Amino acid sequence: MRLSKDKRQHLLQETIRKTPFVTDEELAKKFSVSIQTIRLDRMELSIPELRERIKSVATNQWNETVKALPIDEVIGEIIDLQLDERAISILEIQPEHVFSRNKIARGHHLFAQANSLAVAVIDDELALTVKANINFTQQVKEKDRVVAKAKVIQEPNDKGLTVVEVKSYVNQKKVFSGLFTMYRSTEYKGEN
Amino acid sequence: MRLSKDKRQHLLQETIRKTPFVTDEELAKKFSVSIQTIRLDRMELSIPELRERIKSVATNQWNETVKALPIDEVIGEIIDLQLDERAISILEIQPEHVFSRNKIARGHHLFAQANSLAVAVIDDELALTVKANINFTQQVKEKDRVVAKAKVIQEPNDKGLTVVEVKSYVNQKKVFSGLFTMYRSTEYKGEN
DNA sequence: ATTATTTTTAGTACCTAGTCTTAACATTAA
DNA sequence: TTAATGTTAAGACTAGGTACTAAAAATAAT
Repeated sequence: MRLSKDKRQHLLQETIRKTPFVTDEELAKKFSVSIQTIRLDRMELSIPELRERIKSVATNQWNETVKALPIDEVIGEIIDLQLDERAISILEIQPEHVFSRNKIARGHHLFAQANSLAVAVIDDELALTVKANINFTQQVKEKDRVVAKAKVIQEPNDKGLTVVEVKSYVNQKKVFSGLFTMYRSTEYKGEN
Repeated sequence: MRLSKDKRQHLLQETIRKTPFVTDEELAKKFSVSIQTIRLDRMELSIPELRERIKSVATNQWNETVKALPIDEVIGEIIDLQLDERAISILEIQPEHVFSRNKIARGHHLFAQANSLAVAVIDDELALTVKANINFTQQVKEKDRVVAKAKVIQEPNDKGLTVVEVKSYVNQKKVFSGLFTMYRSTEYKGEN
């Protein structure tokens, strides 16, 4: 049974909204009208052609993935920070953090979170990692929320070195630990 | 100046990975070759045509097709690889790798390069970092080319653990060194 | 230097999924 | 019946390709 123009156009709009990758030919068959009718309908409804629709879907998603590229100064979100004492950050493991094969987080992301937290906790303009001793104690999977806790465990000495201990957890289970020896540019003099 | 076929194809792949919406015509102009050459290149590299690329971006399959070829799996460019023996990669420090204040490379990028090289040198489907002992011996600045050299220094034992030593250099000067204890899924049996 | 091989360019026919235009029908309403 | 609206068809054109054949140009091998 053939639909009225009104109903057909309404359904057409709905169909394309739901399945934007449908061709005019498929729509023509679906509504038992000619391709030309579908094209007139699209024109009246200002619905772009298939390729344009695909492209717009692609660019929307592309923009999002491209936007997600710039690297932050701190990996993960800092939720607590007591300069020269302790700091906590949370990193939620996203698809881009894991091996595609097995969804296990790549080690350097855990390291990056811990390292940047160690940098952040140092109350200095310039803090650099000199040495690190780290352990990956458990695999971290996609969607895990990694809580990294940094603790300054040694008062800065005259050489400008500070030791920061970072332990990372997923659901209270330790997944990573590291001892970071940090260099600070200006020696610690207790000023602000 | 015209590039060699090798370099052109390498750059082509990189260009399409970065800007998948580029047409053959634009690529032909960019590399000063004919459209046919671009098409032969794409064929040899198994890169699908523009519309298929757009479609795959739209359906979010892009990561599986071209983007995540070998490039994103390894930080830096691998220039030598002898499985279970040694590997070398080069990472050029870009603005996104450095602290904005002082243009010094953030430690985790050097770690990422070394760690992913350690993963790559292991001849196994699944290689994970269990432990790492690392040293940052010199500051690395923007535009530095960091050459990381990995060496498997211990034959895999029955626990599925392998130790990889990675040393990174800028202009022959050591900037980073690390000892990575790697876990491999299947025990090494000397086959193949 | 002269083959041989690889690489590049050119040209043709064909494809999809459209566009835009004109024209012929079909259906419905006054 | 005529006019308006709706539908279908036909033709010419487009982008961005594929697939194939063939020739020219550059490079390597003997």
